[in-house]
Amino acid sequence: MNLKTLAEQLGLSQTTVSRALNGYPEVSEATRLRVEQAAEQFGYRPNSRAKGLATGRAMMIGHVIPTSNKHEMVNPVFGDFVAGASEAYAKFGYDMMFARVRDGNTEQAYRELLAKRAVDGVVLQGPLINDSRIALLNKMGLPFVVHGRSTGVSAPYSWVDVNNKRAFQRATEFLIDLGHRRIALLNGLETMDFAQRRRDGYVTAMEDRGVPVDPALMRAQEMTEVFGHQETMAMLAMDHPPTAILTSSMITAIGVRRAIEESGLKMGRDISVITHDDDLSYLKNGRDVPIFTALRSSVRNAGEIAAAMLAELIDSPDQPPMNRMLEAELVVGSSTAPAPRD
Amino acid sequence: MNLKTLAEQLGLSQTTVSRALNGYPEVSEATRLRVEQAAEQFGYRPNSRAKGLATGRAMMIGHVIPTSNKHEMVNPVFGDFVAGASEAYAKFGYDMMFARVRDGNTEQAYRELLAKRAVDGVVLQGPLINDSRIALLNKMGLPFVVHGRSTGVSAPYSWVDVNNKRAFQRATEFLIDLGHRRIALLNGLETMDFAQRRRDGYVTAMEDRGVPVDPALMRAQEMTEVFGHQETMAMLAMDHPPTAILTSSMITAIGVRRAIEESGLKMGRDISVITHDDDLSYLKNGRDVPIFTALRSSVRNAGEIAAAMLAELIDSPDQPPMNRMLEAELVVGSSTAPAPRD
DNA sequence: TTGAAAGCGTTACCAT
DNA sequence: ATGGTAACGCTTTCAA
Repeated sequence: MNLKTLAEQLGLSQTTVSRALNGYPEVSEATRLRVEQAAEQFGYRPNSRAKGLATGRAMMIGHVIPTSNKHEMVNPVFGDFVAGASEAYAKFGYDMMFARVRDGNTEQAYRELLAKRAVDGVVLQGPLINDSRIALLNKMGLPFVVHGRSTGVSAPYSWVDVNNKRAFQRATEFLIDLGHRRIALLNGLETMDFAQRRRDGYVTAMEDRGVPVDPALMRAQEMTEVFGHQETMAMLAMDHPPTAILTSSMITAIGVRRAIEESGLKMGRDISVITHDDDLSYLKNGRDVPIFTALRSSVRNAGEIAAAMLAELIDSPDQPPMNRMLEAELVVGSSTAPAPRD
Repeated sequence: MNLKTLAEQLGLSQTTVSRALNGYPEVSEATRLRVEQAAEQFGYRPNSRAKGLATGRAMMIGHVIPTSNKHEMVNPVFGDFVAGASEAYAKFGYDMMFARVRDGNTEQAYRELLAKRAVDGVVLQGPLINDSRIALLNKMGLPFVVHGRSTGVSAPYSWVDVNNKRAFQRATEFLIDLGHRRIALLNGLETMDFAQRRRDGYVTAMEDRGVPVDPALMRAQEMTEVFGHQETMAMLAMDHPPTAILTSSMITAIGVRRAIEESGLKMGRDISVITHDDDLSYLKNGRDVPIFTALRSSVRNAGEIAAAMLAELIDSPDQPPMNRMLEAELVVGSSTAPAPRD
């Protein structure tokens, strides 16, 4: 069913039917009602490609997802961000498309999206330190919102971010206050902006409290299970192994925990683990909880906010950039993060 | 830059330029080269909406993702499936769009996708037992591939699935052979087809080996951390707690492990845990490994295969349905899955 | 309040 | 081997 046949059915012109369906004021209430009912009855939906061609709007948002060529896996929180975003898109009538990029040349991906007129705007995922894509998107005039920020970029841009520095600073302080001094940091790749901020929070806490920072306890890689497992094994074999491990991703944490099990150590007695990226809201019921922070749910939230921002930016492109910082929730307790044994 | 201005630049007609760019044979090599170079130079890409309108092909695949209204989180393996699929789509020139559906009325989502002519085909995610969407899609004539299968649907359809029954059967047998008799199953929602198959594998193994099946040890819910934590706590409080837990999702397993830690039990001594959905390939290096099976990586693989199937189905719609079963890899060892202590 | 017709950027048919 | 033109399904301008 297309507009033409629908109009014929109704004995009206395409123009009138189109106007009725798109809420133009100059059509009589009677015909509007008649048209709407007929459209409903025939299950008419405007052809999105034709509509896009006529209006110059794709009603589509692009998400470009860089995946490393080494590890093909996708960060699980990605799904949560998308879930949040799609919620907001639905509200504004947008659809959502994805372009995955193998080895990281995402610039080209944005260029093509724009050249093909496939999208009205994009979300920039996984910003690096001093990310050149931001300047590129600004130059192209393609509306965008960054999920995260990019240290070193001076031009203004819209972003939604979680306060990574603060979350890691607080977690580190928490461990130090319990008496830990040898605290390991298993961080994400430090070319990623979020990883840099997390490291920053960790280092700041250590220095503030006068605890020496040992480079041997700071390791950064893609956040896989393998990484968590391997580095934990290596650190446990050191002369002075860490008494606590602060890890950047729930996936890495799985590897960490496996390594601890394998080594015959007991979690919470021999060693403490704090995991970021994890939803522990269910552990908050008044009793001591294992720990910790920052939450898949807040990522979902970020997705929703980013999408809403983008919708606004598309409607009025000359608006100044919008920013929004979300605080990670820190859930603390002592059952698996006790003081070190001696 | 559009076709018209590109043609003007070249002093050729739109027709010729279009033909040159789309690999039609009736254009001379000389002009083809000239056209291609100019297109490259000007960064010309055909407007995807115009092209779609003219060809009747959207060059777009739809993925409809049902998320529960209770837990807004998205299953992490979803990202892996998508990563695999996008790889294949790229090869065939398709883009990929998403429609998330809140409370599970995905039928309407498919209807709209087709009515809007937004997609050339869809991937059906998360099939239920006797899933009505399969009949619907067949009736609509929209090409589709199911990720998973649907017990009770008799009409033929294309699918890619992991052998869930076999994976859980083997894992259960493995535990039984170690001497376990009280083995808990933390399953996904049993309206989901995959959960039914996993349960089936578990029960089959128990019955084959003559081990009584205790309904109190079989629990099924959405695969959250909360679920894993809560049910593990409950079962550990039983008069005869399980000596091993078989769990359906790596997320659930996190909750399980937390509950075990909280209870002061030692993993691998007091209790054993086997996790599905987990990538443990890194643990296979000849030594005893914690365990187990089935792999985010095989989900990624499934995505790639499903996408390729779909591309073929779209090209020749009268083809008979294609099916593909993937075997989950079972990685076994004894370090955290020893015999029960007495 | 309604309708005719041009236009969006392609492809594909029919000529030449 | 190349070009003119209709057609894809919609919105929007202009007229009535």
